[in-house]
Amino acid sequence: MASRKDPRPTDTLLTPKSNDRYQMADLARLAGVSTSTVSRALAGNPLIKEATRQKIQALAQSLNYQVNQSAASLRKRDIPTMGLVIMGESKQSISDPFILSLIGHIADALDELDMNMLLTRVTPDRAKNFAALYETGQVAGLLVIGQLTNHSQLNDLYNRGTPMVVWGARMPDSHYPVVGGDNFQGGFLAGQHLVQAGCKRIAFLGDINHPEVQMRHAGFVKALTDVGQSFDPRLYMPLLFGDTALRAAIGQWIDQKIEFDGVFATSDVAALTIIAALQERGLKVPRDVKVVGYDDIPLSTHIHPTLTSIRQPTELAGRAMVALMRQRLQNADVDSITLPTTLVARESTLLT
Amino acid sequence: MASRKDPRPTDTLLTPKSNDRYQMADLARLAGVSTSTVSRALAGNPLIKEATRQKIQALAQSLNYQVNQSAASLRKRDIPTMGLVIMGESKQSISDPFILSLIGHIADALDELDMNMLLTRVTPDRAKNFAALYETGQVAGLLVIGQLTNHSQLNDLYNRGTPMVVWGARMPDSHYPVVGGDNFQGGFLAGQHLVQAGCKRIAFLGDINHPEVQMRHAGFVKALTDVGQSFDPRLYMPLLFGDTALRAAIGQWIDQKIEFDGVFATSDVAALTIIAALQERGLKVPRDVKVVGYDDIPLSTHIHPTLTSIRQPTELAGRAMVALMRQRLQNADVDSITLPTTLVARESTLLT
DNA sequence: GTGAAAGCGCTAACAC
DNA sequence: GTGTTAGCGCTTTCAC
Repeated sequence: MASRKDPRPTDTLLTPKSNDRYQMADLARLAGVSTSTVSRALAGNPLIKEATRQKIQALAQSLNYQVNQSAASLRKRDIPTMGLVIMGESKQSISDPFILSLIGHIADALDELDMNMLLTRVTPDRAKNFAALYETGQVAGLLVIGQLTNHSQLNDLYNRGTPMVVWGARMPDSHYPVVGGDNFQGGFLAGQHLVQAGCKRIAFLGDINHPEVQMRHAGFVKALTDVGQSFDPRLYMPLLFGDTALRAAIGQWIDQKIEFDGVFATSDVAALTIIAALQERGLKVPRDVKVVGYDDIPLSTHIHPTLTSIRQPTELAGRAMVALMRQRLQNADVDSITLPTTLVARESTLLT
Repeated sequence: MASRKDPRPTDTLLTPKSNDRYQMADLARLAGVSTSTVSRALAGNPLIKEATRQKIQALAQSLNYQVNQSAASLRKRDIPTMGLVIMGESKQSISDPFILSLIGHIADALDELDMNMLLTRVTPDRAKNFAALYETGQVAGLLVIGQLTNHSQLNDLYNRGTPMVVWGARMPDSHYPVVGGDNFQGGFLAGQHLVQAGCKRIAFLGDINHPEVQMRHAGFVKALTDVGQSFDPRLYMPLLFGDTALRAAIGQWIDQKIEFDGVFATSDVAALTIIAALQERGLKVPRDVKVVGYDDIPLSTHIHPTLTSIRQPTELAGRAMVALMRQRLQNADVDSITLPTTLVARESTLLT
């Protein structure tokens, strides 16, 4: 067995599973310099002579040596990792393509800062202390997606000094910085578009206990009242994706002759589901019922009919969250950001 | 400004943004014991008197103190974090619900081991050195999803001693352990089912350069030849999700009168897309064309027609990957695992 | 049952 | 330009 100081086996047998690793002292010895020189060379410190640097870097490369992060973090008091917290009603909710797109863009933005991403999900049933990620020094800060009803918990955390940026809706008493789409505008655009498409009785699909959805509902109702329509509360359905109750509910509307000719769903996934439920009952989209979704997920253009939707700029969103976090980590004051939402018209609301 | 040793402000002003944190020495001082005692008390070491332990734990709680992981890791040579590497053709591919489900279950399994999950994506364009995650000591091992064409790179890594478990297809010369669905069986079941549903000319949708898809294709062709049917290579389409070429291709088949009455798509997302394309051209599913997808994503039951699909057990898969990794980290020998695939019949292949 | 002291692998004064 | 040295915050022998 090789000694700890020399991970390479002393016999001829290949022992790739050795847990020993090279460390700076090894490189220093092999290169005939001190560890300070190795440290500086690998960090690209200009104090080190070019030739020395190259030699050491080549050596490190050939040994697959990489600086131990725990040791470096401890010493530098610098953490190259960001925490990403996904709060969801259930484990399922991580599967919304919109969230995914957001995660992807956050990851891209972090990549550019050479930061890693530690992902954790928080569900109501298993409400783990995600702040521990920060308190244990594993991450430099927390990016939170989906504030849900944890608003006051988030406020507490932020007030306690946790660097934090949240995706969601700005609440009147939020202390923490929020990045979010303009939900009121999104709801308004959806309502306005359905009205202009000739809809007289429009259903609203989404849970207004969720802060973002509440804003969308407000914008949506505004669009109706602006043209003298009113919203029939019987056409409000707090749908969760995957809810089998949906088909039943649609069936009920039809059976009870509660008429409707438009639907605003607060997610594209919900919109797809309702379109299927309508088709099942023999109703045609957009002929009988027009549908507007939310998020503009890629799948929207790959179904039939293609789906009209409210687009949220996920790339901007991801970048903005990371940018705000960066400011916060530099102890700058940080404001919330509201991003514009736009309507993308497709077949599901076409005039027929 | 408070001194580093006492994070709490000495004046009356609340300064939540202080970067100072309590550390063990602080707790030790406040509790009137040594840091060894604090360390042991927090670790639940039975050597410590119950009363002392409780006092110290209460103190830690009240100060939101958590042990610094970098320091603990450095000392204990133990890393509470697992790396999850998503290899994708594009950034998009992280958005496949199947991958997501797998990620979710891996996260669950890691949670049970009190491990965190460091997520990183690797795309061909930005082929970063994901092994660095391990070599820098940031993660205890690497779980890799989507081996793609990086097979030999993975072999090298594993041979070099990197603890690694891969989701995908077992290759003849894989040295690394692989967890995967039984792709041959999956393909066979799909082919058999379509044949039994009366299909005579079945198209195959998926890129056989991908190892998993290749196996599915083999199983699929076997099912056809078993009953004396042959596969018309003109009905092979290496579709990527989001490919706008798809509609064009379908159109071409129809225009050129290349007949087909069944489609086996190697992902549900692809299946949804093709169903939309068929509907657009006025073809009915399942009346004119029957469709089988792959992965059995939740959305499959929420579209119209509901989608027949090959289910892969993602929960088992996630657990298996973590279990294998655990064995590997205990230096046990690790075998690959093939999980059963099953067919879930729904409306898209119903006899009409 | 608790404390003193050494050291995990690295970085950064400070010295030369 | 490079080496020496101290110390990041913790865990764990070893001593009592």
